[in-house]
Amino acid sequence: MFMKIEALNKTDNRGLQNDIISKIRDHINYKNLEPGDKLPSERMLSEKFEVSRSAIREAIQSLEFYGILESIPQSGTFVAKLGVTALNGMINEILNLEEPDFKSLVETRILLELKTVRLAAQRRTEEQLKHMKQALDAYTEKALLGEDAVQEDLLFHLAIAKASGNPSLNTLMLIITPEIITNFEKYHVCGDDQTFKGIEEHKSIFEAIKNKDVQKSKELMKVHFKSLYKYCYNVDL
Amino acid sequence: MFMKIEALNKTDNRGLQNDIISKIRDHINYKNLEPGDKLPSERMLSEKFEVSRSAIREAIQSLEFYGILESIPQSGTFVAKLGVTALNGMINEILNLEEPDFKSLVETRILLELKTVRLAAQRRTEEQLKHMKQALDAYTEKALLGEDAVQEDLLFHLAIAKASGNPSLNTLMLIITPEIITNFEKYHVCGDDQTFKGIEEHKSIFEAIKNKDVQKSKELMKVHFKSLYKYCYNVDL
DNA sequence: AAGGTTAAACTGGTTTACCAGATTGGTTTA
DNA sequence: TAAACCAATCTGGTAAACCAGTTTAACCTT
Repeated sequence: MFMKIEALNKTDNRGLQNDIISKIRDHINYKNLEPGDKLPSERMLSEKFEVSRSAIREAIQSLEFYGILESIPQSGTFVAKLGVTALNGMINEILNLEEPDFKSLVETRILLELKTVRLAAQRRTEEQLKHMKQALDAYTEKALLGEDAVQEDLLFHLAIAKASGNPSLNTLMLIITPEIITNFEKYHVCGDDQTFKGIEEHKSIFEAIKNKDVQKSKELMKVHFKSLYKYCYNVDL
Repeated sequence: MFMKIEALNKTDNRGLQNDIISKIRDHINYKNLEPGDKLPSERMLSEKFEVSRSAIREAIQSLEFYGILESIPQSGTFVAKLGVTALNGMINEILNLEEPDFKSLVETRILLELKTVRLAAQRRTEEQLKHMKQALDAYTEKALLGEDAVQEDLLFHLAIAKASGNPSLNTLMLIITPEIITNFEKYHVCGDDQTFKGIEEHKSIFEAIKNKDVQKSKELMKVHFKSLYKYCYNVDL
């Protein structure tokens, strides 16, 4: 499906897959396929491109993830209701996608979280509040023991994203968070001094969401990330 | 040929896949697999869960996309360097993901674009500027002819995202944009009156990025989306 | 008994064969 | 003539066999 920020970059596969994707694009252009038209069958394509049908299927799945193609069982694979221009542009962008670096991930996460926390403060239900409280308690308990609480930290933030009531934002958060976490672990970003400060910050963020104080929740999250960002890069945000 | 591209049978497939994913999660918990540990082979899992190996592979690919698993050829599938807690939390979130609705997509797009335009104004290279100009010209030309220029509109915005110099943001934009576009087409959101206003707005945004006027670029983008949002929902942003 | 060697087994990936439902075009029927 | 029907065909999906590295462990050598 995606694809895929992480799953694509198996350097082995990516070369071949990108090759197939560009060939599919070329075919669509050559045959002047219009939105909604049917692509040749997987068998035909695999013969035409002289690659295995599996490889074709994989490439199609990637393009399905971006909403460019759609496979319908026992019927065929269809190009989305995008025009040829948009389709070409999108495929080219996808083929030229750079691998996200840690800094851009953090930058994106901060952006997303400043939004999710505001939306959560506006829209959170009682049940979502309860869920956030549980995540907060789990985090606090672990942090107070002096143990590494990166995971519980993450889950608290994901609980906020969930409470934002925006499935799209929630999905994007889920996509980038694991990469952030693994990088955190890799570079040992989080220091012990951050842990205790984190407890207070998390608690205050939770309170702001509970009180539906939109502005305050955002400010607190900003502060929360400010110290983190500074710790990572030795520069102010 | 008027084929309907609707994802109906996906529900069936997704149900099975989610079922397998939760079983994998349960297995990891039951066996107390730690970060970096190896999952049973695909054959074992397919036998254990009584599903086809293809289905297992598909589920694993999904989890790979979210960075939770990693398959290594001729070796095995390994759980990411996330702790058990984070892993459980993430999988549960993934299983409970809601399908994004149009409004949440627009909300997310506005958020992302207000950021990409600011970053583009800061970081754009001359080459990226040239790329944006091309997209802008293509849009203007088509819009002036009174034709539907949704695709060219989209490509201009994607060019901005590219110029933001943030691959992560760029990827997220590519993920949500097609869905937005198809919804636009479906609901016929864009009116003709919007087109000519759009030309001026796009041009002024481009100029702001060219002049590296960060604040102005953001303000202009805000206005650009304001009218759009208002048009969509009959409410102010 | 320890270390090196090798072959059998096990792995994810790939190819091949098969399946059930959708499509299609010719035939039948009103 | 046109609508209805039906079987041959074509489709993506699925299952099973096969492949090429990797891992493992038994075996031989020292």
